[in-house]
This record gives sequence, structure tokens and C-alpha cells, in this order.
Amino acid sequence: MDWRTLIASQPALARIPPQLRILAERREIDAGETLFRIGDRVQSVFSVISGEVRLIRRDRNGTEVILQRSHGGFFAEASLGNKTYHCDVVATKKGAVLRFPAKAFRAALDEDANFRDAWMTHLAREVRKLRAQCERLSLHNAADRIVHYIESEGTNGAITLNQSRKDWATELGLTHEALYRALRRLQADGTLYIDGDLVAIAQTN
Amino acid sequence: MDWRTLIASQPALARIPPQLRILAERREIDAGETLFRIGDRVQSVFSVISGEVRLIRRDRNGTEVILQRSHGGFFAEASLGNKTYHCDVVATKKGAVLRFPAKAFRAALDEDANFRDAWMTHLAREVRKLRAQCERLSLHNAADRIVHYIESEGTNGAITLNQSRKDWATELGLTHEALYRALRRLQADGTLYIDGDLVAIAQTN
DNA sequence: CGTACTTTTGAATCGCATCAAATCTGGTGG
DNA sequence: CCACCAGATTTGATGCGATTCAAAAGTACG
Repeated sequence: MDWRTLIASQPALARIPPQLRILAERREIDAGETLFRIGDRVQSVFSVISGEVRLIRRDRNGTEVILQRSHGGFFAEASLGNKTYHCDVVATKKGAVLRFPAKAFRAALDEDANFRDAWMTHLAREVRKLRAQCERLSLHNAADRIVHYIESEGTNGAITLNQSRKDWATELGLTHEALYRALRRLQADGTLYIDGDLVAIAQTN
Repeated sequence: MDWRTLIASQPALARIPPQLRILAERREIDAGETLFRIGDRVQSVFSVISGEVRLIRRDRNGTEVILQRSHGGFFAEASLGNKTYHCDVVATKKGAVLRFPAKAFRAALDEDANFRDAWMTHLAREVRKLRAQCERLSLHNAADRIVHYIESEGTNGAITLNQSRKDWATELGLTHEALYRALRRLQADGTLYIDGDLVAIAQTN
């Protein structure tokens, strides 16, 4: 993800005040690297520049549970109000993150009304986005989830995917096979128009 | 829910500054009453005192999807940054809500650092909760969702349900029949201990 | 008491997960 | 520039589990 796309997807990044921005450190991460673990003190706020990180937790059986996948922008923002992290964070791809000292981040939120506004907007947007996803995952079949996704994440009934279909399938709560087949069906029966990464809902005139 | 419990579950309520608190209006609501609809202008911030409200949306088939259930504390907080609501809100039980003028609410957030802090913590908590639900809905079978629910919403592997099983099923993204059967199976094979509204994960010593 | 809703069970069906395997693709190094 | 490899894409076959439709029993409430 380039810087422009990153800013566009995370307006709060653009409104970081200068005194906080100069404190940011870029950190390269390798696939498999752990950024922090459950119980670690929250001393930093992170933002993904490239690659992918995952917030994970293990249940009592040791099964891994993914809490959040982030390809760009802040992650574990919800931990800013906490003393310690409530999940592990590992990188799944080689990439880079931006690290802001938590103390300075809080201070900036306190002093800069503009930045604070952007941050609260960011949190509110995150809430809405998550609610939309919950709504989507509550749908009982693949076709409905796909259409819902295009309608809520795309524009005018069309979307240009910025991820592999396999990843899209995971986001939709489906196996990749199920997604492929559903797309095929929807294309065959004329519900969807598909061309590479462009997926559009066909107009029923 | 009494006032003490309410405050405990919603620290932001306790930190509402006096000048905002005196502007609050109590409003009685009946079961089935609609507080606002999609597209209505956001002119108030609400908090549940007693009873229950739901944020709902209907898909193209008319199936109801619950976006949020609130038994106490703020709801539709994410709309504070918006001009209009993105969902319907209806009361499912007789009760009461507290209404704050949105403008005064925003002003209070701007002026009172203590209140603002509580509010951001509140938003962050909501984000964490939603992430957990998305994660749960991504699980491909009923048993896993049930266990995940108890582990993330309950305490020490046990939970006392505060809703009907039918409603619980909806929250888990299942039909009620599927939930009943899954509970039965889990009880039969010794995974769960169930007694009325108490559902606990049996200890494997 | 009667009504509406929840809880519970049954049977049939369908869609998705799962396992398997064959292509296709982009990227890497020789 | 080609060979190669890892991962993504695609198709197939199978079984299971959830949905769906149906209906009975239980429960709350006025």
C-alpha cells in the first residue's frame, strides 16, 4: 500500500500534529515476527505502512483466534486506553510499521483538538465498519455476503478488490472454494459482472 | 438495572460533566417503540437507563439483523460524528432512556478532558467487543461460536444469559433450532454445564 | 383462560466445509 | 530469458451441519 492510499484510508494519519509525527519511528518487520504479546505494557501506538499484522488470541485449547487483520493504518487502537495488551500481535508478511510513543500520542490527543476530532472520527468509523461486517457475517449464504460486501464497501454497486480472493474469502467468513463457486454462479446467472479485480452488481433495468 | 450497576458498566456516564447532565431528559419508552430511523438527523445522544434497545437493519429479504443490543449505557455512539443515523433503533422492552442534546454533548467532549477520556475508553471498548463478535461469526460451526461467546463475554468460562435463546441465536448468527440442538449436543457430551440461564464450560481436570 | 411467544423436536434439503488435485501466476535466482 | 517454486486460482467429489419447513409442548402475561 502506498502512502497516498494509506492516508486516504486513514484520515487520522494525515492529522497527526508535527510534534508527534517527528517522534514516529519506522520499523521493518519480517513475516512471523511478534510485535508484542498479551500482558505487555502499552507503550506504543502502531500503524501499518506495508505488509500485514494480525491480532491473535489463543483459546483454552490453544486454537488461534484472529481478532483483527490490518493491512494499513492503526491497529490495536482500542488498547490505547489500557495498561496492557489483551492479545498478541504478529506480522504475517514482510513489511513496515510506524511506531508512536503512547505517552506522546495521548498528549497530542489532549492538546490538539483537530487531531482528537480525527481520532474520534476514526474510532467511530471503525465501529461502523465492524458493525457492517457483523451484519454481513450474519447472512446465511455466500451470495448474500458478496452482494452485501459490494454494496457496503464499494461505490455504486461496484468494487475494485485490493486483495486476493483467498483473503477476500476469509474476510467474508467463507472458504476460498466457496467464494470462487459463488462468484461463478453469480456471474453465470447475470447477477454480477466480473473483470479481474472489478466486481459489479449487474443493473436490472 | 439499577443506577449503581449502570454506572459501573458505563464509566462514561459517571463522568458526564454537570453542565451536560442538567440538560439530560428522561424519556419513557414502550416495547416496540421506534426511537429513530435510518436517515434521521443526529440531534441527540441516548443512553439506556432501563429496558433494552436494538440497533437493527433489514436486508433485502426483510430479515432483521441486530447491529447492537444495549441494556444500559450509550448506544449508536458511532453516529455522533455523523449527520444522520445509519440504522433503525427500536425498544424491545418497556424502559427509559436518557437524552442529551448532541451539540451540548460535543461541546462537553471538547471542554472536559476527563469526560473525553472516559468517552474514548468507551469507544475503544465497543471496538474490542465488535472485533470479538466478528471473530465469533467467522467460526464455521455452532459449537465453536457458543464456546467463543462464553469465553469472551462471560467470566471464568461461565455466563448468565440475559436474553432468550432465540435472541442469543440471532446474536450468534444461527437459527434458533441450530442453537438448541448444538446446546443439547454440548451438554450431552459433557462440554457444557447448563442450568437455566447459566451456561458454563465444563472443567477438564 | 386465551393468546402470543419461546422452547423443543422431527424430517428433508441444500449449501458450505473439507479433502484432493490440477492449473495458473508472479516472483526469484540461475 | 528460462526454470523453478510458492502461492493463488479453479474444479471435482463427498459428507456433514445448518437452514428450512413443520408442528407440538411449554411459558409468560394480560
